[in-house]
Amino acid sequence: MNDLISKIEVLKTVSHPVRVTILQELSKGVKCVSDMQEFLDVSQPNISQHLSALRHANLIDYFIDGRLRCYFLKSRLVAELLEVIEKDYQGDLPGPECCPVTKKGTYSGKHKK
Amino acid sequence: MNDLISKIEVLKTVSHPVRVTILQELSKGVKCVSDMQEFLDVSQPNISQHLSALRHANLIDYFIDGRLRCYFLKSRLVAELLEVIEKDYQGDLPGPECCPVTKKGTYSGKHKK
DNA sequence: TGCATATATTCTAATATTTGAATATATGAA
DNA sequence: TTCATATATTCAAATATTAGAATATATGCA
Repeated sequence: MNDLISKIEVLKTVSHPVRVTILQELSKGVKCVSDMQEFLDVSQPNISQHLSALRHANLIDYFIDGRLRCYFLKSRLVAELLEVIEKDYQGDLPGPECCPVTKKGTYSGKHKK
Repeated sequence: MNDLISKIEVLKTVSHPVRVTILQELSKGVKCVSDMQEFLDVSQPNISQHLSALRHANLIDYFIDGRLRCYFLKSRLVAELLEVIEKDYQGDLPGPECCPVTKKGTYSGKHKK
């Protein structure tokens, strides 16, 4: 599960507002589904579908406490992704030295005729 | 562009094998499209479509050198995402102390009756 | 046992993404 | 100018994702 393709699958699974929110909350601690209904503004079946996607992607797991399903975060990669998207970013990367952005310049790579 | 929704859009745009590969190469330096044809196993128009998506998402930009379009990486968020997916990850996060994984246990959150 | 609570599953319609095919544009060189 | 090279755009078909509706399951409690 350390190959690039698997990691891109993880990215893809994470890339949804509801799922990011779930994962963010789980990164703070165990939550059961009815807790999630409090901070998510979508239907219970829909939450369940997203949880199912996250489970199948092996990003979360749960234990059972009576009729509660207590979910928690499992993936280290996801934990790091969350940290990255929670930071804030000022401005763009510096452009290449050779030339100004979206203007003419001289290509610094080698190129066949 | 620092709100969560915009960042999730970035995640989504990045989450494609061809686009990740393009971005990884650009993170190493400027590349023109015909350079990309060497490491990508897809058609030229398809590369162009992915570049267009990355441009519209404001993740890359380019300068023009004669008939070459020289692309470079622009987004700090993407640069950090790439670092995260390039690392490798051993094992899962430790489960919650209260109870074993996918087994019964007692929920540590508060829950209404 | 029967009921209410907590959660999951299945199906479907709407929508979005992806790719290939065809074609267009722009530039440098002959 | 004309041609070849480098790259982009448009369209359509195939496929995937998403959300809602309806329904199912499992558990604790009366």
